[in-house]
Amino acid sequence: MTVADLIARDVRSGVFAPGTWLKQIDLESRYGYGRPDVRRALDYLTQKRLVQHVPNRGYHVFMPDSDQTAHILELRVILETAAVDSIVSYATPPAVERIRERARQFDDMILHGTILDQYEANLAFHRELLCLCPNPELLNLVTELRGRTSSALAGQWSTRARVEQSSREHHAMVDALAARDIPRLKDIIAQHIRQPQRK
Amino acid sequence: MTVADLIARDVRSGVFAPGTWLKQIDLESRYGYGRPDVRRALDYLTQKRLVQHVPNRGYHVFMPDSDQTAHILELRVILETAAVDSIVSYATPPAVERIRERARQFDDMILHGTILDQYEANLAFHRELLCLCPNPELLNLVTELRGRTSSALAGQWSTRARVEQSSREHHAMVDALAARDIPRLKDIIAQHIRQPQRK
DNA sequence: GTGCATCATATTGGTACCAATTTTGGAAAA
DNA sequence: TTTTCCAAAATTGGTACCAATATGATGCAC
Repeated sequence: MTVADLIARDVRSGVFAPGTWLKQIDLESRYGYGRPDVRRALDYLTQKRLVQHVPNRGYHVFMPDSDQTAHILELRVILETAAVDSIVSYATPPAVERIRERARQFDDMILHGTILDQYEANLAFHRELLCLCPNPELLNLVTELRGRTSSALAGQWSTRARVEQSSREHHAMVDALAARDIPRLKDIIAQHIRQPQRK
Repeated sequence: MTVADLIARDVRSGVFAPGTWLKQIDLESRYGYGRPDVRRALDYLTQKRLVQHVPNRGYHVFMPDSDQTAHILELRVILETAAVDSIVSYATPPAVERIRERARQFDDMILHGTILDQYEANLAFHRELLCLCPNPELLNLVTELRGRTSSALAGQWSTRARVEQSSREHHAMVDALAARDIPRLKDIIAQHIRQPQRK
C-alpha cells in the first residue's frame, strides 16, 4: 500500500479534517516513509483534488466546494446512467446474482462494520455493477470522480436513516436490473447519486 | 510554463515518438530544470496517462492502445453529447458568434499554422462551445480526456482531407447550434469525436 | 560459430544536507 | 493594555551526492 493510499484513507475516515495542514515531517514519521515518498504522495493527491497545494506554505486537505461537488455528482449521473444500456445487455443471471451479493455485503457492513467498511462495500457494489459495461475506462473514471467527492463522506452517511436508504436503493437497482427495466434503473441511479448532496 | 507542459507539448508535436524512453538527464539538460522538477513532471504525466513508468527502468511515452483510445473517445461522446442540452439553452446569439469565430480561426490555422497551432485552435473551438455548459467540471474532464488520446495526434490529422473534414464539421456544429437543433448537434458531435479513430 | 556468463557503464531512485520563506512568539513602544 | 516590529524557530523546497539495479558489451566455454 502506497503512502498516497494511506493518506487518502486517513482523510476519508476523518483523521485529517478538511482544511488541516499536512506537514511533511508529521507524515513521514506517522507512516515511516522518506521525504520524497511523502512529497510524491502529496503531489499525487493534489492532482486527485484531495489535497490542495499552496507554494511555500504546504499542503492542506481540500475543502469541498458545495457546488463543485454538485457538478461532479452531475458528471457521475451522466456517465453511470449512460452505462446502463450496455450493463443491462450484458447482465447474465449469475452476474445479477453477484451484484445482489454485494448489496447484501453492504447491509452486513451497516450492522457490523465501521464507516470505512461501509464505504468500501458501497464501492464494491458499484464496481461490480459498472464492470458489466464493456468500457473499462468508464469504471476508472467514475472511481476517480467518486474519490473527489468522498471527503465529504462524514456528512453523507451521518445518519442511520441515510445508509439504510442507500441499502434500499441498492436492492431496487438490482431488481430493476433483473427486470431489465432500463428507464427505472437510470432513475434510481440518478437519485442514488444525487441524494448525498441534500443538506 | 511548467516542465510537464513543455514535455507534453513535445510529445504532442511528435518530438518524442510513442515508446521513446524519456531519460531524466536528457530532459533536465533540454529544458534547463533540476532533477526533482523533471521527476515531478514525469509523475504528473504518468497520472495523466501520457507517459508510462516502469520501476527501475524509467519513463517512456505512452503507446496508445487502440481499443483503449476507442473507449476514451466513447466517454467523450457520452459527456459532450450530454452537455448539448444545456449548451443550446445557454446559447445566446453573441455566444454563437464567438464560437463561429473560433471555427474561422481553425480554418486560418489549416492554411497558415503548424500542426500544433491547429491542435490549439481546435481545442479553443471546443472549449468555447463547452464553456456554455453551466458545469465547469465537464470542460475540465473533457480536456483531460482529450489529452489522453492526442498523443496519436500525428496519425489523426495526417491528411489534408481529414482536417478539412474537421473544419466542415465545426461549421455544421455552429449551424445546428444556431438552429437549436439538439439531435442534429448531438449527431455531428458524436461523429466528429469518433472520426479520428478510423484507420 | 554460437550461446552464456561476467563485468563495465549508464540510469534510476533514494538519502542527507542546506538555503529560502513563512509563521509565531516575545519584547518594546505608544 | 494593545499594537507593532523584530527575531527565532520551524517548515518547505531545492541541490548534491551515493547506492541499487538494469542494460549492453566483451570474453570465455562448448
